[in-house]
Amino acid sequence: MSKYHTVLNQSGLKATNQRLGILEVLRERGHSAIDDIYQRVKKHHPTISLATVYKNIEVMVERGVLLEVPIAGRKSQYEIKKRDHIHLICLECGSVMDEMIEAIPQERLAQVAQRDDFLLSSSQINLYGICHNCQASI
Amino acid sequence: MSKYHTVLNQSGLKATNQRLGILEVLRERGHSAIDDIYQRVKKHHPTISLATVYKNIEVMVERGVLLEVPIAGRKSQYEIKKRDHIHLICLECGSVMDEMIEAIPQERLAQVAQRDDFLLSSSQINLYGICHNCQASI
DNA sequence: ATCCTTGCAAATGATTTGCAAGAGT
DNA sequence: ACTCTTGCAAATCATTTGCAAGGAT
Repeated sequence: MSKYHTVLNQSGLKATNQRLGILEVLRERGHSAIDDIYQRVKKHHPTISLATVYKNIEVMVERGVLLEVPIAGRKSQYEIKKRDHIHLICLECGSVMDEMIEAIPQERLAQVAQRDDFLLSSSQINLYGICHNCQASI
Repeated sequence: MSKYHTVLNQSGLKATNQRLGILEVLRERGHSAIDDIYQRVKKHHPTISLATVYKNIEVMVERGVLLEVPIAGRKSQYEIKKRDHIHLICLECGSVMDEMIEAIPQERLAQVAQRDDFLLSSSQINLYGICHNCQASI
């Protein structure tokens, strides 16, 4: 019984090969857009349909297994939900890197929200720029 | 010669009524998705086409007149570019509020980027939760 | 055994494109 | 005058839906 098998069942979802395939791709890749996930899962599950990928991404986001990372000027990427972190998004190659969020105290964000009597539920920080690799190659 | 007329010309764009209409809607509303902009501009410019709105949003984002605000689970919204700020996004009604960014020191963000040798160009902070109005009405 | 999930194909929705006519500089 | 921009209609691309067959619990 794999780790993701358990995660899915605990979220009220059946652990189908298609779902496990999507999670395995995201574990390997870190972040991917829907069509990229589809292309990669197909290598192991040639019969999976794009509609199935859409349906599963949707339900897994709903249940909190996955997180959507919306990105300016591109399609959203998806990742397995883990503890909060910052995204460094390369404007050149589109790659997404994670960085731990401790640098930004959560209390600060909570204070900002309180100013407007806003009930904070989650936060999302994206930094846009040029990654190490692309700086070298431009 | 209106303020936006000048902004457009300085960005190398002709100040057409359609563009001024879009900017006027965004000035009034703060943030809007494309179809919402279209519906509102149409009131003053009944002949404007949706394709024109798309083309203009695209070129004005390219030239830095507008900023795209990508939002998890919804369509992107657009706003007139002003100094950096945080977005408070209501999960209930979809409204977007601005808050000044001083609460989050830019140096902190720069430090995080430096850890990965990432050349920072801009940042985007979204806080998701329930706005004051919706807290009252649920 | 039951209910959830899949894959297909069709439907819908969103965005982009090409081009002749019109508007801004 | 020149060039950029518009509006239209068509093309393309992205996403959703309905449903019968198959799979997980």
